[in-house]
Amino acid sequence: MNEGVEWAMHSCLNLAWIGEGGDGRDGREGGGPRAVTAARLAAYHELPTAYLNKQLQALVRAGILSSVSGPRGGFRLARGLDRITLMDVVVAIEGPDEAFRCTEIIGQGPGAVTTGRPSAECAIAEAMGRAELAWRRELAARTLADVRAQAERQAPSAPERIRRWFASTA
Amino acid sequence: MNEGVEWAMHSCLNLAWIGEGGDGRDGREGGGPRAVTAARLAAYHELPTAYLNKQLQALVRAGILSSVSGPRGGFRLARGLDRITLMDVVVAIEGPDEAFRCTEIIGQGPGAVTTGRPSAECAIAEAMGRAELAWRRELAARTLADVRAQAERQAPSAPERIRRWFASTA
DNA sequence: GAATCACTACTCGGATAGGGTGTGTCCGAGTATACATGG
DNA sequence: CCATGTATACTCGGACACACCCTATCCGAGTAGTGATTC
Repeated sequence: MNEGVEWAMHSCLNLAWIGEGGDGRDGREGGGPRAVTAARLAAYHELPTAYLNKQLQALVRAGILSSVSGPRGGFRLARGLDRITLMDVVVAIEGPDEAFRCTEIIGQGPGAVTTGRPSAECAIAEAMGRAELAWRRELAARTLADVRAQAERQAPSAPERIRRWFASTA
Repeated sequence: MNEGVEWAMHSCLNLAWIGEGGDGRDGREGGGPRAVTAARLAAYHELPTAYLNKQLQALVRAGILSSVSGPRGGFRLARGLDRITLMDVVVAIEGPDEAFRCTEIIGQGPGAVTTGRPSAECAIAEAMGRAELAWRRELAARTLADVRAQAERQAPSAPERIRRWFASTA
């Protein structure tokens, strides 16, 4: 799996924590002055700046983030964390294609069955699809808000620490 | 996902159907004379022979198939389909690594937390791992015997047709 | 003093190279068969 | 006729190229701020 998924999720969480900072804005839409640049988000985890920028662009295309160019520009959450599922992020980065793609080999070669809709007869694709559906359901059921709550439960000091770091070195 | 997974599963099912053929052997261990070559398994679905051979080797290493070299050689099921889960095949081909690997970026950079076991604190990795676990559970719960039963339910004529084809053109 | 305008600096956005993992192919190691040979 | 040894053909097994996608990077488009200029 593309590791940009992990970066994107961390960045979204960081954006949420930063957005709750001093000015009272919550980091969501509405012209809040605190748009965070890709460079700072990358610096926090020592990631390649330009590449993270590319991933964030994908999130913008998916409507998860909103971006603004120019000075004072950067990225902002387009909606609350409770409206962003892990599935949304994965689809935004990895694309909508499912991992197991049935190449319909059952419909090729001497053993071909020409009676329409061959995919419906492929029990293998059906079983693999069922497993992947379970994976997708699990991801779609969990929002970034849930993950954030879990993270704060495990490390209550993290939000304040992150806010501090992003506030300093302005 | 590696598409060799699909090939491997189809080949296993074909081996099982062929094994139940005329001589009364069930295709499992025990010196049954009907070992099927990679070339014939590949020809049935018009797949590249050498590459399918490579995948079948992986199944042998995983103990799913048993191989025999030389004339009259080929591949045979090492155990019954009811003892082969979809997870076994996936692991044999794809390897045991999980798709989402946590690169521990939370432990890098200025925001690093040096209090031991950082992975335990990564709520993202925990959530992704939970989803992947659901996927693995689903695959581990379904055996190739289940898939075969489903396939025969959808296309009752398939086993006989496959047996015929592999018996002919000897 | 206030408004206007050009300039500058900064950020995203998409287009452009490099590396690693699948994808596909090839030739050698090993063996059961068939045959020639000798008893 | 039967046993033995040898040659042979066939199959798996691992080593060798090719291609595609992920990774990483760079430069251009667009914009908010800044300062000078003018009324």
